[in-house]
Amino acid sequence: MNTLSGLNPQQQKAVEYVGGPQLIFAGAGSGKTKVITHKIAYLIQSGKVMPQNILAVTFTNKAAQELRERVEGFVGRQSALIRIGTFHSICARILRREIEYLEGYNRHFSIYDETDQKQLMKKIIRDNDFDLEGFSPANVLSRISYLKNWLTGPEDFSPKPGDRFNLIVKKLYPLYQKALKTSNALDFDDLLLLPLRIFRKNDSILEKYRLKYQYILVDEYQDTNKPQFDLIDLLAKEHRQVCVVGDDDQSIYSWRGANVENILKFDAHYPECKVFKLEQNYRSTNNILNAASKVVANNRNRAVKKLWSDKPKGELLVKIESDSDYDEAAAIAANIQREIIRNKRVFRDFAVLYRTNAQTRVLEEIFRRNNIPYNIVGGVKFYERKEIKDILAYFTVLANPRDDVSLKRILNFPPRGIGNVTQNEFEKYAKAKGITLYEALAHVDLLEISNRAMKAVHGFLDALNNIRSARESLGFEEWSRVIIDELGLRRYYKEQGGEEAIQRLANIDELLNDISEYCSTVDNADLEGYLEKVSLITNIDVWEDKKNAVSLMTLHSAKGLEFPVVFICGLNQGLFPLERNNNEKALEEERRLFYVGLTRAMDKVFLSTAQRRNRAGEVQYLPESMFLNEIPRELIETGNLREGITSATRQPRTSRRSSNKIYQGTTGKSKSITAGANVSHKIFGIGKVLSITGYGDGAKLKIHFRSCGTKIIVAKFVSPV
DNA sequence: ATTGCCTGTCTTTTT
DNA sequence: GACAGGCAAT
Repeated sequence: MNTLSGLNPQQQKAVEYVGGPQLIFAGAGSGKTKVITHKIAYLIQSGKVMPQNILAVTFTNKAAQELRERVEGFVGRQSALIRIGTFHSICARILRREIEYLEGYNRHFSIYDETDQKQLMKKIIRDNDFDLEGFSPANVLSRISYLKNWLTGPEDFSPKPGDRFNLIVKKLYPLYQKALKTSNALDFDDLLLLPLRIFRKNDSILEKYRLKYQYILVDEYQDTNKPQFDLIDLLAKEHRQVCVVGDDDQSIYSWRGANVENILKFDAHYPECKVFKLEQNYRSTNNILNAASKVVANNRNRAVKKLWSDKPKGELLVKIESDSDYDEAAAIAANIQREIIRNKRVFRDFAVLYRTNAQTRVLEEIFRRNNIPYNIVGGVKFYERKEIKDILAYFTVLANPRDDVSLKRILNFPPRGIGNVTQNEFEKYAKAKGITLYEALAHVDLLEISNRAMKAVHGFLDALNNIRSARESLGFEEWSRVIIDELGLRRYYKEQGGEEAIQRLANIDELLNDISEYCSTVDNADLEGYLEKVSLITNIDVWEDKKNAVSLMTLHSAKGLEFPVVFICGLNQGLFPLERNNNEKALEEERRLFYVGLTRAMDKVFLSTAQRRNRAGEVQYLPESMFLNEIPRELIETGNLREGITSATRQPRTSRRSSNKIYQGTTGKSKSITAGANVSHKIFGIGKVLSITGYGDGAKLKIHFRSCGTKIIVAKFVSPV
């Protein structure tokens, strides 16, 4: 197949240009994936670059796999030679080879997820008798992550004297880094930072990768952060064969350090860079595209562009107004069923997008009740279930005995008589000797512990040794079965009995299936490789997109996808846009997220709000999202529909502390205080009610006062104006 | 040593 | 409403 056919002139130019830095602004639905695919194929077919010298960075592993398959359609099996992956997986690969240039780590390093990080942080706090002054380990960790994403090391920042939180972070950050190293463990951020450090320290390693990756392509470039920018820059600085693709209007990850400036200032950083723009949208009807463009035009900091489409106007966007989140879900279900009947759609055509994962519960319940098959992306992840994490912890300890967090997880699971007291003894001993927990276990005979405990520890060590010696003669797949048998994990759950245990046993089988699949699809399959794969899996990677079911996912997860019909639900002020950091920049990002949502749709968009919803166990009343007003009226119709659906009869449950009165968006004191109403307060003066939590005189009102901004006030202290 | 219950805490988005 | 951690009972 010709790599230049089937492209519009802009796409063709973008594919053909080779010879220097290249920036492609690719608007939503402008055929970006196509351009990347054709470009890679073109590079290979024209003989300009060998497949093994191409590095392509994608946002998910699934996207990587799809890209490889599409390129294979052009160049055949050579596509296997291209390095394609996410930043994190590419970095993990580099580190498996090179990490030993850094003192203190080895190639068997563990990759810590959030749970592991939290455990480690808690241990540090305990060991040092540290006072968190009311902050949580998670708070501290997220701050550390943010610092890392801006390449700020433990020494590189100095909190102001009164800044309690950052002073705490300043103390814990170096301890956390040290503990990671002691455990031969990396968090997600380290995965990017360590290769950078190696490249900067060691010219010959850097040179090796520069030679290897002669042509570099980065997708979703608007969402790269500083370490990612630097990595690409280091590799491309000399040959300058780098092509980045993205859309600043779809930048939605600034909260994790992504920097839009990377794309907006790319041409300043590479002065000889050529800029290409893909502005024809092939995905959405004109009504949808116009609505999306109008919305995002409210943002200030963006590159100029004009997306257009020669598709028909199509249907109007439909606004659904519901009283409660249950009604909202029911209305979505009803509209799905109607669309299927009227327009011959299938379940696979629909996506329901929302701002927070917590919103899935209600949708799930209603969909199940109405026999609508659904696919939830994200949420409770398979590999994070307890029984799975336990097995993976065993794997991890076998690969990396220095990993104290994983070792602690399995030391007494299944219960084998190594209780808290004994564990504390070993931890104390390890700390005093400056050795790892595993090494301390090996010294079991030197500790003063009960005979029973001593026996138990010996039993544990023997089991691990048996497993180790079995490794010699077995492939990873058989070995994994031996591990589970040797540890008696199945036996443990069988003895437990009950519904839950059956589910867990099924999950263990599922894991074994997953392992055999991994072993049959990957060359040189081994334990380390499997653990790496599992740690770096993304939400979308596990999405069964071939299944005929409605897809439910967050707006973030939906990036890069498209569906004939899209529902964006929970369009309420406070939920979407989500109020938290109330500043203009954050609002613009929420708006871009809305833009991303709208532009996922090909034919039809439903926008749904609900006055009342259960949130964090409480009933909340939220006004409509401001974003709804940013869409021109003539592009929207209101369509409320509930016929033929098993209605959500379930009332909002009265909470523990409540009587059984239910108020419809008002406080108990006065029917006239509703979300959106103006009220007055003795001290703060006049303000507007943003939301109501609870009810009666004790209801908490979020009020924006003209005098002093947003405050939360108990209802009895204000009166309606 | 283990189990189960209660309480307090936290829920934005994700690699 | 989910989960972790502490505490009391066995």
